[in-house]
Amino acid sequence: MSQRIKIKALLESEQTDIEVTVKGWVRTFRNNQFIALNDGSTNSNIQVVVDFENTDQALLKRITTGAAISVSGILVASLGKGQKVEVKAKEIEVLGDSDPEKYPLQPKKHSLEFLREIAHLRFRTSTFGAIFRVRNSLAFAIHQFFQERGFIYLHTPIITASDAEGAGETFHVTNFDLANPPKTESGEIDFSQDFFAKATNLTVSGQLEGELGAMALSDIYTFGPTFRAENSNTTRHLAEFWMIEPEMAFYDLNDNMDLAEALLKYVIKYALDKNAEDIEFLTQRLQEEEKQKPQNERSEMSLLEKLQFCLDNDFERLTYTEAIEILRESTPNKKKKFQYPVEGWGTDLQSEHERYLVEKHFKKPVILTDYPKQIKAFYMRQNEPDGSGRETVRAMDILFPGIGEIVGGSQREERLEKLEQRMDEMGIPKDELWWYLDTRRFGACPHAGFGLGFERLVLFVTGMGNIRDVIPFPRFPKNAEF
RNA sequence: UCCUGAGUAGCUCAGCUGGUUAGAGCAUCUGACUGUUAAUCAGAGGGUCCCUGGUUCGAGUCCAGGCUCAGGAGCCA
Repeated sequence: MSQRIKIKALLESEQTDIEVTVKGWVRTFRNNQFIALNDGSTNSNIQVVVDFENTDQALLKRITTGAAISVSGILVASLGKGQKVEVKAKEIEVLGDSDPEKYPLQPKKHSLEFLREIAHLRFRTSTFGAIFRVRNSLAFAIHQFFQERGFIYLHTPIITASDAEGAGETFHVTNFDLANPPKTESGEIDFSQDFFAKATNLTVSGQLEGELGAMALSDIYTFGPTFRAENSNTTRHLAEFWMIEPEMAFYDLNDNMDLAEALLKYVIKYALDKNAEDIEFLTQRLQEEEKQKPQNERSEMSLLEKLQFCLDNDFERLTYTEAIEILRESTPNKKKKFQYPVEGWGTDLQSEHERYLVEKHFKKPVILTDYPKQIKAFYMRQNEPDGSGRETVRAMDILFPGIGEIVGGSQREERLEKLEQRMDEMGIPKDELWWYLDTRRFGACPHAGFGLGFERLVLFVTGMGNIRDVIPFPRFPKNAEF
């Protein structure tokens, strides 16, 4: 018997009339004769043709949707129209039965909501097969991009004692018996008796630790899980998500933006090359989905076109102040179509404003820089106040159509006095972050970095609408199934 | 967390101003057919109408509370 060959390789095979063995899961079994077999190596199925007149009835009954089978036979040019080649089966073995009365995946369309409830089986659908192959490629491409540029992959801690950054609510990590934690004399929980002898939590960002690495290794990046205990119920937020956080010594904000834009283009290009078939399938899927929508809500470009457009055009770069001017003069603002009218300078942009800039005004990815100081984090480098006394920081957010903020970054404040002054203003405890401040005491230098939300990237590249569909097992409020 | 909408067969849904035996398509099963591609044709089985309480002679339908899901907002990546 020949060795198992994956379906992807089989379909790419130049030879026919050769003996092959394929193994996979039955998608459909039509006409007692044609098995559509998939093994996850590619979006396409291989058609297995069964000589049903000379095959045991009992065996035929066991070839059901979802069953795992092994097929040995001859790869031949297909007699049918839907495929180039097919396998004429000589021998079929059912490796794992699948009771069709109980198997939840039927040979029909299923809603994404239903598939979310059976996330352990949704990998077996064409859509999720495509999504997770693309996700894999994007992850690999990210490492390749940084490795090619001499960045060091730095593993920052998952458990940390610093919740001072203010990036969001944290999940507590403790070894205490929650029904009966040790208390201090004043009745508070006594963390000095806990595993780490202090209160700890799951990381909300590896940035601060990343900066420590960059201050010796020059260019580092992290790529790991991140946790936020925010009660966020949206299509763009997860309680557990993966984040890429590069941090570069001797970079200013422009270098930072150049790197982020190059990274995004590189990984999108990689996925387009590597997963052409999957992206083609996802493009079709999105097109079908958009047919359900009214004409004016459909997007002008297909998924494939959007991705290509992203590669072919420079991202639009402008300052927060310039963006406010555009929004103030915009038609929806003048016609009072915005739910939140654009008036003063200094407040954060609402989703509808970002959407307008990206999807209506520029119609391409946008990088906003130099946000007001009071709406941004303490570690961002402070600009000199402008003529009218407006105080800004060297921040940059990259906004993508349909996604919103995909990257958030900044040049970091490397001047100790400025940093300490800002921490005092914002009530950030300097003593807890003594190690962070040490980098500003010893060999401080200009540096910058950003955070890229991996799932948001996957959302964009796959054209999916809900972030819970681009991570294998999503974690969100009231759900930690699987 | 807030706003809006939804929860009826395995899935997607219909079910009128409350009324007696709750329907359809797909899926499944049985049979026929046998080069199919969402196969086709004939037949069959399949229901905690989300939960709790209330109104009523009578509730899938009305009311209250709760749970869950979806979309939008906020928080952000």
